[in-house]
Amino acid sequence: MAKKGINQDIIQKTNRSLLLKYLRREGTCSRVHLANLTELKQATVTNIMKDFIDWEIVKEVGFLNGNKGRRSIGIAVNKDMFRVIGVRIARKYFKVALYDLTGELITEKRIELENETNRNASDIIEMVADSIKTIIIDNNNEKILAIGVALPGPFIAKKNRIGLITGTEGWNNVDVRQLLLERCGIPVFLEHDANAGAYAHMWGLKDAYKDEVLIYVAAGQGIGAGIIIEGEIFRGALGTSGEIGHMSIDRFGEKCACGNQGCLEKYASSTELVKKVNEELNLEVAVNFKQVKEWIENGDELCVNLYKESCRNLGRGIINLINILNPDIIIIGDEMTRPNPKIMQEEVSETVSKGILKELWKEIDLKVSQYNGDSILDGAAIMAINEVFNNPSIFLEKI
Amino acid sequence: MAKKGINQDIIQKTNRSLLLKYLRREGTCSRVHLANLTELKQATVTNIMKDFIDWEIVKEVGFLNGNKGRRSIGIAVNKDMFRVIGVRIARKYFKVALYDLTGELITEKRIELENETNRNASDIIEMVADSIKTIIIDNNNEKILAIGVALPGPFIAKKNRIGLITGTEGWNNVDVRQLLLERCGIPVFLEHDANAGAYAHMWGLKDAYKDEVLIYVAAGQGIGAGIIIEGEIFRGALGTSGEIGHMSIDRFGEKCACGNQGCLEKYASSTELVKKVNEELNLEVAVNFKQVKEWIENGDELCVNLYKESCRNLGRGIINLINILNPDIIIIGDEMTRPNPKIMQEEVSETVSKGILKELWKEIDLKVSQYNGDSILDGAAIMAINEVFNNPSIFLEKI
DNA sequence: CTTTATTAATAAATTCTTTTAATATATTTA
DNA sequence: TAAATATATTAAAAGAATTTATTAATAAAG
Repeated sequence: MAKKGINQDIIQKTNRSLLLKYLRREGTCSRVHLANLTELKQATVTNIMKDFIDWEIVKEVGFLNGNKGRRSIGIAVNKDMFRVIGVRIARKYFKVALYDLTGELITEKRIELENETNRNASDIIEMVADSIKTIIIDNNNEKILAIGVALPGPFIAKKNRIGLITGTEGWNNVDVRQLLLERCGIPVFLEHDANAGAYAHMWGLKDAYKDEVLIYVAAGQGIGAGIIIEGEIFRGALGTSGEIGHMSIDRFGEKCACGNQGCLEKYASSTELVKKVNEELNLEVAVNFKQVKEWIENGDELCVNLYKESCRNLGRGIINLINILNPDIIIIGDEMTRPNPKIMQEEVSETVSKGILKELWKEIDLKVSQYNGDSILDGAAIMAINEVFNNPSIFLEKI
Repeated sequence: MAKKGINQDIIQKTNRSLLLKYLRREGTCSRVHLANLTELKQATVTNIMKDFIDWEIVKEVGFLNGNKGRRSIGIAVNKDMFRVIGVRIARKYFKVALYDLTGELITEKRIELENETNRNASDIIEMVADSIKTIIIDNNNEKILAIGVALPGPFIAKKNRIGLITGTEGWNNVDVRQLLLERCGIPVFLEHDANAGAYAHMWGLKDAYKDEVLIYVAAGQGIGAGIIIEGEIFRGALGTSGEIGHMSIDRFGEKCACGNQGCLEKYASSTELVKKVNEELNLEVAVNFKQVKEWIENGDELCVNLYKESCRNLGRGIINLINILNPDIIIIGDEMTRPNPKIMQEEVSETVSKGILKELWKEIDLKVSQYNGDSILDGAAIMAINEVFNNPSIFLEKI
């Protein structure tokens, strides 16, 4: 979008968003504490919290024990007053889940799409909408403020129209937001899946928000990255940033459908790992990732070696990311970390530490995700919550 | 830096910076015109311009012809009221130049460092300071508001302390800003050279500032990139973003001093091009880039072919940049574009167009710089001007 | 030549922020 | 109990953009 003059709305939006992040992470704390964390003045915190309390999304919860002086009044997100829905649409399944306002998962449903190959995008969206309605009814028609949806990419995100441009057929230029909005009548927010994962990880960090650049690398069937700069998702010109799966690490490498050759996906995705295992074994019936994962877990030499190689290749991609973006934190997640996170951590660290300047390696925080749950699904919901706290109009009508 | 709450200062700083960018680009225009360009209200423009005019950095310049209605009052940057100094420190020379407040070059001096290999950083800074003093005296002691300095990288920029960490010896952890400030007594602003180049190019664009992401690729003896996001330089965690020269495009490629292998610099820098030419010719006395450039200009087949290969390799690096950052604009500049910009444009475009998704290629603006002058030197000065417009305290003391 | 519509710039009042400073409140400690 | 300390709130202030109204200048229409 055009870079235009800015006004006061942006101040408050930023400060509200920041206060929410801290308040949720702290669980229960005092206003003064929030003021210290955000470097806002106490009065500012009081003002914003007064709004939040009016809107019933924050509440006071008794007193906190202090050492000296007046006791603090504990405040916390009023997590059970409203709900949000998180949706993750993947290539072979989708999930719909209910969350409280702190981003805590309440209930989750997963629907397989393996046998639905003849369905087009709007059919699937219909299924998603039905699941949403069901989950709402099953939970006593609780008040839902928003729906956050995570989608696989790459996609063009301009003008709120999301068109998947590779992978699944029939998703080109589909206006997912509009279709879901029509069917559910609740505000819908879309996000690229890796971005959602990155956002969830940022929330989960112990001392988050102090970092300028966080990258979440989703290494699964494909490889994508979510890039967060100063607490905000970085999307690039068309919303396709973070397509690191199609970054080349080998100029003489294998051709890829994207036109490039030597794409990282060809060397570090689970799809390719499984392919290589099958090539080596040459069995009658090809094995799948689940099987390969088991073999790696059991220490099968061939599989472990191929896995290690994939990890090292991923490391080579991460070296490039570091040189270009100089992030504070890189978190590796998704399918490829699951067979053996320890090996992944070791191989990637080994590769990266050798491939970048010592001064950079000393400062960077590179780790395999230890996220408990589905960060992409959670991230979709969390982004919706963030929108809610910033756009009171969304739910003011509902009160 | 920590992500903290924000306040009104940021609003005005942003709006001032934006108005400056547009006003300088328009040359002379009306307040209404600026209001339209920035989407600020007329009254806001009037207010900010009133300040600028008070501080004598903007002036009214008669009337403009309109079609109907009241004539506009022309306003323009009061370019000759003050001056700024731009400095570019390169590995084998440095330049010091005087600029007016629109960023127009007035006079420039270049000092070679080829025979100064025994000098350390502070000696060189001493030389720079002397040149600055001389240029000021030679120009009737005009009022200098600030000094902008562009330096080669990579460097750690935290805490204003710039330490060059590769290349030239003796530059580790040198506080260039402080040293220059002590010697000149004028505010000093530092920037990585590729970032300065990017900034100058942004200023030079005809319809600039509407783009979210601009990347300037400085392909010279080394290869660096300046990344601009929403009109601001993106520096990353430590200030080393844009080190694309050490992005690997060949996982089996040649070892590099940085620890990585297959670094882009080994395939697309002028240093390597010259090396390859020398390897092929195996002459008694090795040729330098100037000679190679001449041969390319004259269409020597060997040199042209090697040059084309370098361009294609650069294209492969740019493909990676696009996949990761999804920029609106990429501008290629510096030494490597000079032998034959047309070939560079063709080879890079050819390579990139084949290596990214059609949907992305359609939207991206990829071009060889046609910048007239030294964008890195200019950029250093321009950034200083930007600081001046945002920090009136800098020069208010001088009035 | 006068009127009208149009455009530009400014001024005053308004609104919406955060911040400052003062005040009230509550708790510990001496 | 008094003093010190810490938290929270309130009212006023400060600073920003915006809205509304006003003044001014010009071209076009009649």
